[in-house]
Order: sequence, then structure tokens, then C-alpha cells
Amino acid sequence: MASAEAGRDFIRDIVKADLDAGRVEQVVTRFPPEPNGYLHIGHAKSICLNFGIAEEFGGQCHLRFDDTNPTKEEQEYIDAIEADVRWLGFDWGQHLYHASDYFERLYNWAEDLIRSGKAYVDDQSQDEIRHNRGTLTEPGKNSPFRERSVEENLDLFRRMRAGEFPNGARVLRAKIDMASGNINLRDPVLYRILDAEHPRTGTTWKIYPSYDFAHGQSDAIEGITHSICTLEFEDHRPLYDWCLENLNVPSRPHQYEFARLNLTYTVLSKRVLTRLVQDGHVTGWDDPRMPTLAGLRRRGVPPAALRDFVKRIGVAKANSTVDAGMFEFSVREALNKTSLRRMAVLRPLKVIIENYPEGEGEELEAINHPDDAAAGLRKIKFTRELFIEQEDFMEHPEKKFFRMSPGREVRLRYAYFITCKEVKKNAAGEVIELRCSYDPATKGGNAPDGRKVKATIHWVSAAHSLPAEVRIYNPLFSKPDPSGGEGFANDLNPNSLEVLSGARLEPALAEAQVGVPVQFERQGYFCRDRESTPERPVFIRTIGLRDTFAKDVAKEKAKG
RNA sequence: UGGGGGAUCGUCCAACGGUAGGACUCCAGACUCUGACUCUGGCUAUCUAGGUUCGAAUCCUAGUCCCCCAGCCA
Repeated sequence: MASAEAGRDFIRDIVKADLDAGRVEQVVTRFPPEPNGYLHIGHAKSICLNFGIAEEFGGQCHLRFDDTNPTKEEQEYIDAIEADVRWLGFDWGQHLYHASDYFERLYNWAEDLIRSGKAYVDDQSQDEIRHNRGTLTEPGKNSPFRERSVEENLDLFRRMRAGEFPNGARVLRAKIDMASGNINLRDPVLYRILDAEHPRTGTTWKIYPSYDFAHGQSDAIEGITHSICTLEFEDHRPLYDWCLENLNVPSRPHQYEFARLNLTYTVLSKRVLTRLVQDGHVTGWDDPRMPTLAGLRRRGVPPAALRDFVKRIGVAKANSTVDAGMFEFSVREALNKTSLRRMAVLRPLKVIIENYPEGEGEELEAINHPDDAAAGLRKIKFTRELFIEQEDFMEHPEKKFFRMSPGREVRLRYAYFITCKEVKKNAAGEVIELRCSYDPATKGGNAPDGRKVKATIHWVSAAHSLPAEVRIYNPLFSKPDPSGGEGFANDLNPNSLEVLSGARLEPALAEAQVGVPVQFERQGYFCRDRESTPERPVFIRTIGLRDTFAKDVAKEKAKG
């Protein structure tokens, strides 16, 4: 039954039309990762597309590992991929498959092709095959082994399977057309000899099917109706179709292609991501700077933000690069709704309230979420000695700066109005302490005489706050369009990680759970990291709040 | 000089012969115990040249530019 709403993109249009016309009775899609790395935000687009379509149109979506190359694939990746897809919010139910589940059937289909004279064993070396393939503008040459008898091909192919030949000695090729303008049709390799241990089939197999020979048939076995992949497979489609048309397959799937995701300041090449990890540019696949789902999760990005982002960017066939700001918007929007508010001072500046009694303190009430009364209130401790943010004070304020400065009155959030009376400096001339006075009548943050202040700043009690480490992340790459090739290392941002070791947190943050986002008021969204110790919490900044003041300052500076 | 795709605001996506619309960004303002959120208002686009048509982003013709393909990777 087709969803009532019209498709939101060309693929959904096709699905809907197929359903409406009765060409398929239930849509079946699949997400087919190769377990040779971790999933990233680009995969999220594909996952949301495939699982989303299945959901919307009442169909099903399979998770299928495309594990046809044991030299690159590992169990660690298989496990991580399953966890990441679940985390994103999708469920494949009973439909977990592996291309390797189909090795026997694929093998038999290969023999079928040989028997019908449409495949042959080629003894040429890899170099010879490459050489004889021709070029983009010149046709290839037929292999001298192209006209072997069915019997000889069958015998050789069986002996390939039996492990009688070394890696690379022979391959099975489709007999199509060495002069085709589409290079994929110049007798593509269907099977190669690979003496490697497969994470699932172990050493059972000595030969492995190529992607082109495995994918379409796997789709057909599973009854996939719409096989959705990225643009670079567009000119593989004739081969996809050729296999299905020349084999006795149980169903007839069709392939559709969409443009993969590109993001500014980001590289989504699996090869580069692998290098970042292996070469130690990041601490691992889940380094919070990585665009991997594991990295984003550790960073504190909620899965709902990913899903929202994917919905916003749409699906089309034109290559494009999405502004990372669009992703940030989705992250902030999701976080704003759900994050509890807390106060934390990242770069502390000591404040002493001179007219507040020494050794005393009081509890004040603070709101946990401004848009959600059900989130309730909490108590915060106010004392004579406090910390405020260094950047909330300027000895010589510039024109539009209206936070704390000498002689100026500001509000401490949920507490009192205070006025800066004196500035203490160290020998180097750095401000190290502010002496202030408070107005007891402004308790809770409002002046009974109705006077206003231009700024409200956050603070913590010096004695009650918790020391912590806070990690601020900046883009991993310094260029909007970093190299996805060998030059990637030159485009890395040397300041992608900033560690603030002297931060101070309000006591309620002691209960923060790893990975659960909170808003540090006026600063951004943060979450406790798994590297925290009982003595020393570590918080990670998921993303900063929008900061129009900082932006204006930067603009002024740019103007000169 | 082969084959396969693609060109619409700064960015991403719509419009399926009938007023080029939305989102992000940006700009101006309102609100504010977060310079956040929210809310108002605004700027900016059909690759080019012809043609068909009452009417073209959409159809036709000829160009231009961009992307992918020469793995026994996927």
C-alpha cells in the first residue's frame, strides 16, 4: 500500500509509481555496507533513505554486509556497523544478511554462465588484462583464452575453487564485449582467487565473487525491489542488468542511483578516514572530530539530529556539497529541545563579593529548561567567592561589549546584581581577580526598583564547583574543500582540539551521564566523555551556541 | 577523440507547459534573567544561444561547463 503523500524526491516518486502501478506489491530495500571501515554521516544519508522508504511505504529494509573481499574486511567493522545503524534508529528485524551467505548459490550461477558460454576462465596476468582492456577511447582486445570450451572452463573454474592455483593465476570473466564504450562491459572479472581468511566463511573459499557478480544476485535472492546506490555505480547498471538477465534468478530488482553526500570542512572518503585513524591524526574511529557515526555519537550528537539533517538536504542526482552549517543547525535544534541547562565556567576568573559575609552561603533556584516546566528546578549555591568567565570581563570595554567591566553592574544568572569595584592583576599585568559588591535586594535576579542591567552572566561558587577538563573541538580540516586524496594531511586543522584543564562545573553536573547532552548556559552543548574519572570529569563540547556577539566582533575586526 | 550522468538563490532541495517556492546562511528589527531560543521583515537564482508555444526552469536544436568510469576494490 502506497503512502498517501507524494514522494519527496525522485526515488520516492519511482517507488510510489511502482506501487501504484502494481509493478511491486511491497517495497523491499537494503543497506549494503562493506565491513571495511566505520559508517559515517554519508552512510547516514543512505541508511535514512533505504530504511525511511521501507517505513514510509510499508515495506522492509535489509541490512546486508557486502563481504566479498576478505582481504579488507573485519569482524570489528561488522559489529560497529550494526551498532551504528541501531543507534541511528533503524531496525532490520530478521533481515540481517551477508553476501557471503550466498557464496554457494553465486558459485552455481557462475557455472551456469560458463555452461551457457557466457563466462570463461582467463589465464592472463593482471597486467595483461589491464593492457588488453583498452582505454577510454580505444577498444580492448579479446583474451586469447576467450574461446575455451565449456568443459575446459568448467574444469578450470572448479580447480580454482579447489585451491589448485595461486592468487592471481586465473580469473573468471563474463564474455560480453571488449569493444564496449562502457568499460564495465569489457569482459568484467566475476571471480578471483583470494587466499585469505574471511571473517564469516573462514578458509572455506579460495575464490570470491566480485561486487558486480554478487550485488545484483544478492538483491534478487532477497527480493529487493529497489536497489539504491550512489552515482558512481551508474555505469555498472548495464552489468547489473546483464547478470540478472542471463541468470535464472528468483526476482528482478532494479538499481537506482543518487548523489552521495559531501560536506564542507569534511572528508567522507573511507580511505582517508582509515588513514586518519591509522596514522594517528585522531585517537580512533570514535574520535569526536571524526564524521563517523561513532565519532558523532561520542561527540554528543543525537541520532534525531542526523535524521533531521538528512531530511533537510534531500536526495537528487546532482553532485553537491552541503554547508556544514546546515548540519550544525540540525544539531542545535535537536539539542535545544532536550538538553537540561547548567552553569559551568570554562576559563575561570575569581570574583569576590566584598559585602557578602565570609563563610556563609545560600541556595538559589535555577530553571532546568526554559521551555519545559516539567524539567523542574534545582538549587545552586551562592557564596562570597565565585568564578565567572574570563571573557565576560573587559577592563576597557569596546563599544558593544555590555558584560562586566569596572564600575558596571551586571546580573549573575538566578542570583544577584553585582558591580565591579576593583580589578586585581598579577605581575604580568593580567587580570586575576575582581572585587565586587552585590545588591541584596536583587536576590533571584530582579531589582525591586525596576532598574535594568544590560547583561546576565553565568557563574559558579568557588568552593562548591567541581574542577573539570573540557574539550573544545573545531573542524578537523581547515579548508572548506579539503583534499580527499593523498594531500589530505596538509589540510588538517592544527587547532581541531582545544583542551581547557581548569574548568569549573556547578555541582549538579556531577551526575551527568556519559553521552547525555546538557547545555552550559550561554556557551553550548556538552556531554560527559567516557574518559572521565571519578576525580576528574571530562566534558566534550558537542557544539557551541550561536554567538552573534562574537560574530559581530569578528566582523568589526575584519573591517579594521 | 569512448561511455554514463548532471547544471535553479551564497549553499542544499522543490516547481513534472500556467505567478520560480522552501530550508540553511546573510541583512534589518522585536523579544529576552542565556548576546541562546522564538518572532517579524528583507536581499539573492533558472549555464548560453536559437526555436516551438498565448505561455518554457520544464519541450526541440546547437553549444558550454562540471562529475564518474581504464581494480583480480566496493
